[in-house]
Amino acid sequence: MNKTAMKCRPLRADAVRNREKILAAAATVFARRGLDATLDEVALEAGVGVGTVYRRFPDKDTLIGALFENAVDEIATLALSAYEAENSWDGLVWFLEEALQRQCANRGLRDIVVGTPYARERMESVKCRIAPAIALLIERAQRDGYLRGDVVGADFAVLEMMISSLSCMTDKVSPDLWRRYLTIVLDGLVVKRDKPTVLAQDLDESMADETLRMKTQHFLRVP
Amino acid sequence: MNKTAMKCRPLRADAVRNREKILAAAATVFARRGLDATLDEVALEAGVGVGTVYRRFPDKDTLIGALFENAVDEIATLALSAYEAENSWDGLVWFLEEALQRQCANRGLRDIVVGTPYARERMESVKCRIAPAIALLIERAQRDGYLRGDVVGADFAVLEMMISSLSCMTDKVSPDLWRRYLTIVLDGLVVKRDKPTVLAQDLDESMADETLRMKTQHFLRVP
DNA sequence: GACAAGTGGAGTTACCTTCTCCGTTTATCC
DNA sequence: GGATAAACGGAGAAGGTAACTCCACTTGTC
Repeated sequence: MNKTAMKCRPLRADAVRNREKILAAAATVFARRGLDATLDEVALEAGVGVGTVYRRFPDKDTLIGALFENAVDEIATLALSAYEAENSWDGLVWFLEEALQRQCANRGLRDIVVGTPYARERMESVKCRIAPAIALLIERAQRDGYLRGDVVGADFAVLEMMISSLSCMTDKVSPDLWRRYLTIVLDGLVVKRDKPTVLAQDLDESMADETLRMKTQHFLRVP
Repeated sequence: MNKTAMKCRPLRADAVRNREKILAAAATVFARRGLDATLDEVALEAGVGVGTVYRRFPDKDTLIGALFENAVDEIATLALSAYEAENSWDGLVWFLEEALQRQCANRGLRDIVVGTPYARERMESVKCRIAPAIALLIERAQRDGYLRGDVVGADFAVLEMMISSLSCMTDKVSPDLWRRYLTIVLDGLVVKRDKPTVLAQDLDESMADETLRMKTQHFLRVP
């Protein structure tokens, strides 16, 4: 009697296309400008009217939810994957780098993780899943003698916020600058070291002394 | 003929009192809430009407200027004083701690240093004075073998922004938490060390493991 | 006690964001 | 190819915030 189309007929073909355009545009706009971005901006980017956006997604919150459901989960998963690494320090570094990379490249994601108005409860559940995973990473790295003994799980969350909010200030000018300060922080966390701290994507060239001097000074507009 | 009262007669006594009240209130309000605070809030704190605030200071910008002229200079001066320290590393640490303490305790000052809308040009001149002073500090600390060789002046400005923006997130819950992350950063910057990095005001007790765990977790609202 | 100086705070202006409404366009089905 | 309901666009309503003004009233001063 009732097919799978319980809720009346399916979307018209053009409506489906527009829905995709809206999601893609929203991803772009929120990544670039954070959750403050207007749905008018999303509509513009998508090349549709605001009305169309609001017909597909009843409000801004729903759209944000649809977009970031996965991205946030993904970060929680990273912490678990990091535990697979043979070397516990490498696992920790890898986790921080991966998590930060996502947050620094996506201001909307950062807003959620840091807890801007729109987010809050959205993070609660993730925190609960992520916290134990990080605790494991820390415990192992401390047992292996890599990580300072006085570090606790919440420190990592704080350090992540710290670096991603830094990146918010610098990313217009130099989107990779945060990596430099992550290495400095890591050097402050490590006890013994087999080899110097090097990020997977540490671009020796672009992080070279002279380039950095230019980038940072450009950022600060120091003459 | 014309006395010193070139610009007509002096302020009435009650007006002078109110001017002082306004300045004091503005200092309190901007320190607590940053430069976003309304002049209505300032008026409320001062116990006067908004109209009174606007008669004394033609616009918000002028009031901010009157308040922060000195505070910003002071930070520039700190860098010079730090050069007086016998030990070059201690000088650097002292400078960072003092500068950050001011920024973290005063959100308005931070807004100016970090470059929120209202500030911008206000900082330009200070940067020019502060940059050479920091360069001297760095050069000496590197010559003495304390400071990593790849660090440049702008790094300090970036690290300062990084930590003070962290403190913006945490200061409601735990106004001293930033100190912990400053020590971590310092440990990431140091090469050799005569003694462990300890801040002048490092409160052993309040920064103890258990207290930190509570503070940080409370900040993050992790169950 | 006259009166300019000073005051308070409701109100004006300007702007911004979220979301709605409706006249017009377009896909779909016969 | 024409009828029809779905979808569209975007002006603008609704609701908010912040900077600043204006004027009837109060107060210090000479």
